[in-house]
Amino acid sequence: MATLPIVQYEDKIIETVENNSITVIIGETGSGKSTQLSQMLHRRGYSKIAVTQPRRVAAVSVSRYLTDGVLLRESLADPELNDYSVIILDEAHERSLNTDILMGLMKRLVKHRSSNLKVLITSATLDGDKVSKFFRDCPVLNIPGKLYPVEILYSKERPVSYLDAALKTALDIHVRQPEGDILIFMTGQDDIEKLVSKLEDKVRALDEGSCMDAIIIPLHGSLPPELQVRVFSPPPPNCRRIIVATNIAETSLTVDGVVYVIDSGYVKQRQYNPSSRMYSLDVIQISKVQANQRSGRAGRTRPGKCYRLYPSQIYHDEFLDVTVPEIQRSSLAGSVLYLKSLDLPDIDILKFDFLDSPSSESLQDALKQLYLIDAIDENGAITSIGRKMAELPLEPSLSRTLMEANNYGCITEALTVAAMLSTESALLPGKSKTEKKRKRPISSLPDGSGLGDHIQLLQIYERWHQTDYDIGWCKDHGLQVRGMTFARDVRKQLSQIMQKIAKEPLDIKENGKGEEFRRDYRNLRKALCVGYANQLAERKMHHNGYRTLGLQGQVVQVHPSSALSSDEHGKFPDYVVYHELIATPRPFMRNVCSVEMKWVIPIINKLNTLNVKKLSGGGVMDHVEEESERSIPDLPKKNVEVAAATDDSESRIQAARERFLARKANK
DNA sequence: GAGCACTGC
Repeated sequence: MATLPIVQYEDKIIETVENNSITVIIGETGSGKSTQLSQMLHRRGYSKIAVTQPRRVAAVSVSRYLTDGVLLRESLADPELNDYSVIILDEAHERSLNTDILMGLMKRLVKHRSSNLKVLITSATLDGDKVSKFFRDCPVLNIPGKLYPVEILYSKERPVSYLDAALKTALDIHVRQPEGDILIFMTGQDDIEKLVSKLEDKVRALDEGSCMDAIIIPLHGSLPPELQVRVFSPPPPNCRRIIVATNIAETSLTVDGVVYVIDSGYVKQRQYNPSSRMYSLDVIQISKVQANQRSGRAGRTRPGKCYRLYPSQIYHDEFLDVTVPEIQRSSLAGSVLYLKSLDLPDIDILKFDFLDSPSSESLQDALKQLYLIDAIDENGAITSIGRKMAELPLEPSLSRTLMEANNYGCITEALTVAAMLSTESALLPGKSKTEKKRKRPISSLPDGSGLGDHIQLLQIYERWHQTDYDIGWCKDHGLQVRGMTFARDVRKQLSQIMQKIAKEPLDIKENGKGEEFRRDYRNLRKALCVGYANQLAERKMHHNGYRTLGLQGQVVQVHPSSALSSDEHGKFPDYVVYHELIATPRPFMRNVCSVEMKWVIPIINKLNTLNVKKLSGGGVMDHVEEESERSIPDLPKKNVEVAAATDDSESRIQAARERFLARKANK
């Protein structure tokens, strides 16, 4: 095996690490740097090395490989991370949410920790200087990769359709260029399927013997693993592979034999808008780092070529240098709760030293959400419930639901719901526009008893449990095996953590009684209502649209895929909680659960007491505008008490509700 | 009555 270039730099690296607490190492992915680094440090007497990555990778003997998330969890139990003398943050250029938080923590830790700590940060090119500046001008070492040169070819102008441009370019390469596989970067399953079918038609139409054969291979995350691994088998002789992929082939999967890369210049990216609390999935231009990562895929085995379907001027002028870090496009409730739970002295969360700070709006949004679910008090201090919630690797709403479910005796069910929601999108099979109808009707699965998606997810899992976790059953019902087994693993882990948090042993059964019919799931739904106090919506008076409670009160619809059913008048329930808001051309609530008005009232009262200034540390924020939560129903106190005190008298509640709606209508 | 990049604990 050829010597990896990094070894030539061993002395220099060791010298730098010995003289500095933090070192940035810049090297192309595939330079073998993370494994080599830990081995070389080990040789020089450093033991207790942690290597963390955004994704799971196979373990390497001399060091602990961890994910960023695992190291964050460990730092909860041991804030000084005394188990480690060296921490290597690998692939920092990917800027995952957890990597960014770790970088902030590392900066503090090297200053505060009593015993010596060495931190190495490895990153691809372009953003090294910035990282160095963040760590007080720490040294930067450049390690050349073992990549072969890649010739970059730009288009003269932006194509009208990058799908057609990719098609034409791929055929051109196939007919004219010497052997070597082609890797095409597209944005999603839909694009990929269209391009694959066009390519198949065109390749079939080529004159026999005019050029070599070609096989077209789609590659994206929702393909079952057995189809994904196809890219690892080499092509038959005299045959070229054309792989049409999402950015899964940018970092997660390395395809050997690629000599030509075609880069559409686009990627699909999920973003969070803190002012509307909505997620959207948008097609956006890639960054320069991503473009170079993509072209690098052509030079792994021999010199290659990268065809960029955009002009060089666009690359230089329009592409961002680096991908917008996840921390600037996610909801931060979980991260803020995590940081609060660390009890960092002299640190205001809003002033936490991030490499790239999230907006103050986003941080305030997180604080408001945490307050509504009792994780922090009105002064922004973490509560005892919040402390327990932070132990769970879940979104705060789900952690809070688990806490509450524990009191209501439905922890068994709540664990299942939390686990199923963690895998959520991976659950149902990818079904694209080009694909035909589902093989098996979804109706053969439980329907959530009309109460919504959380309940349906629970019932599906319970049904699966009854089959003794039969893989065949998943396949028969169109459920992704990967998603279901992941849910099972998560559930197991969550129940272990819950057992640890609770002082007394919990009554967690492996599953519910399975009598899903006639169950009204009241306790579970009540727990969900408390957990999702920040994600509540009220149905509008005369139709099935909803208005979210809090903030500007967005008008949203129940997502058409929902299991929630309407009553005999075609009406949805008056109140629901939702797992997330998604901004497609129309805004939808995805994963909803029916809740009752009398559970909602205390939450509305709490919404009325919300004071952002106090939450964010009493005027520490310089530019906080007086925020009004005006769309919160201004329920007169008298009515609230009447309704809350009334037990199950539906008519009284109805009366209170009518007064409440009338008041809203007058505003 | 619409749509799902990626990962993962």
